[in-house]
Amino acid sequence: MQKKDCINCLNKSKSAQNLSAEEICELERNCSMAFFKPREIIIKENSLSSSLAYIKTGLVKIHSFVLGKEKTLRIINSQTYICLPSSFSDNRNHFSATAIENTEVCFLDVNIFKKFVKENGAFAFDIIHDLSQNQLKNLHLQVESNYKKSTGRIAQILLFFAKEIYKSLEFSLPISRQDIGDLTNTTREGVSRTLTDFNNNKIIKIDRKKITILNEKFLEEINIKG
Amino acid sequence: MQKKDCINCLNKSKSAQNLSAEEICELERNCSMAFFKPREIIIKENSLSSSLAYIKTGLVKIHSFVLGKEKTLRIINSQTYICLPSSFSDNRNHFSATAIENTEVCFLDVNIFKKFVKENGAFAFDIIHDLSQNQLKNLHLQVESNYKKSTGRIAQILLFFAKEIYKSLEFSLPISRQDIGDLTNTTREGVSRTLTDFNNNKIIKIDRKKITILNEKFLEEINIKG
DNA sequence: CTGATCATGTGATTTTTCTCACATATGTTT
DNA sequence: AAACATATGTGAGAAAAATCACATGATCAG
Repeated sequence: MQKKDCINCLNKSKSAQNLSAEEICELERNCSMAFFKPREIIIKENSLSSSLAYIKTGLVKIHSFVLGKEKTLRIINSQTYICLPSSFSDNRNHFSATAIENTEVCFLDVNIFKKFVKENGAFAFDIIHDLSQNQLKNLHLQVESNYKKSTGRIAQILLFFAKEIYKSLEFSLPISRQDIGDLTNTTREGVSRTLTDFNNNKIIKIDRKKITILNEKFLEEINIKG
Repeated sequence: MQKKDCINCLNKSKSAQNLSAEEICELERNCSMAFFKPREIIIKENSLSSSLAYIKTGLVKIHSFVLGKEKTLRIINSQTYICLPSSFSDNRNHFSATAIENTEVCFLDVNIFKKFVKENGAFAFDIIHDLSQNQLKNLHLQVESNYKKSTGRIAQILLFFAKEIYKSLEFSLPISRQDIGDLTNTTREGVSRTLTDFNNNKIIKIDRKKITILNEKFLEEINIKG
């Protein structure tokens, strides 16, 4: 196991900044860290959530397999707790989490975490803030996907990777067309067609996994208008 | 204004049970209650959320109007806080709330509420629990709507009203076909067709607004399988 | 009672998306 | 390099859903 140094960790969560040195040490004594390569499963849906997972570095997808269909709910960036709602409801992981890039995960003791919520108001407040933001983001996505056609939803994913994950108009897609389909409620074929269409119209340039956004403004328009 | 008696209120939230008599009195001094008739707007999206709304009795829909399209996100039953995430993020109401039945709403002071979160760990814990459950419910709905066709989503709404709201196989629909469309990502026409189809197949009986579920098992099957 | 307004039902047509089928990569293992 | 699995592109047809058009029904103010 890797040597831990939580106090000086540069990838601490924002809410952990409300913890005292003492509390962080307590957390450190009750946590473990693990590395995951792309495609490795971090959390399996329906397993017991004995510990809380925090993405220190890397990229993860949250997904669920129901009635023979895979659905990807979200791509989660580093410095985020995953399955927080699962830990605070019935201690069962409701969704799976799989690494899509090299990922470092801290597994924290749920009970210590819960203790901090009860004893440290500022910490609890931050967790609530975090959950609230998440909820709002989800609901806004739901509203948007109401008026968007598949083209718009795919444009959105491309912009999401460019702006929120890689902060660059050129990036290497960490997921397959099938994954994009699972994420946007479409099929592998539909994604393929839309992407080549974008490519033909010089909105993006595709070279294998490498995507370059050539006309961000237009892609933005497709994202918003449908 | 109606006389308040929060301590003896039978419609208190579960989390409020963690508040001391003193705290409840403090809340009482800083809250107001209002009645809303069907179609009256309780909260308007993009307004400032100066207070937190709690549905004491009644039924409410949460909705949003974006780019000329109305989307209903959820039907909210009584004894629920609405716009809790909005209050804990940027103090802006992200969504509208409109009564769909006679509804009593308590407007609580956000700052007092936030103070309790910071000072009363059990209360904070319950709020987190509540937010978590909500989030999970939302995500499950998203997974489900992935493999469901419009027929399945409409069946789901009917079962929702029967089981979660009215606890009866016979009930009066509190919302229009258009509303059901906004809720299920379909059109007014589509809902109409599906409902008459259900009616013709003796799965439900329609008499104006009155719905009777005749074949719950089959409706359940449509709900699950799509 | 009587327009007027809003909600609903229904057919016909168009648009969008899914499904199936198969070709062509690309990557991995032996 | 050959053999295999896996990922991707593309066409054609089927299915689902949206849109348009219009008729009918319900509700409500005056």
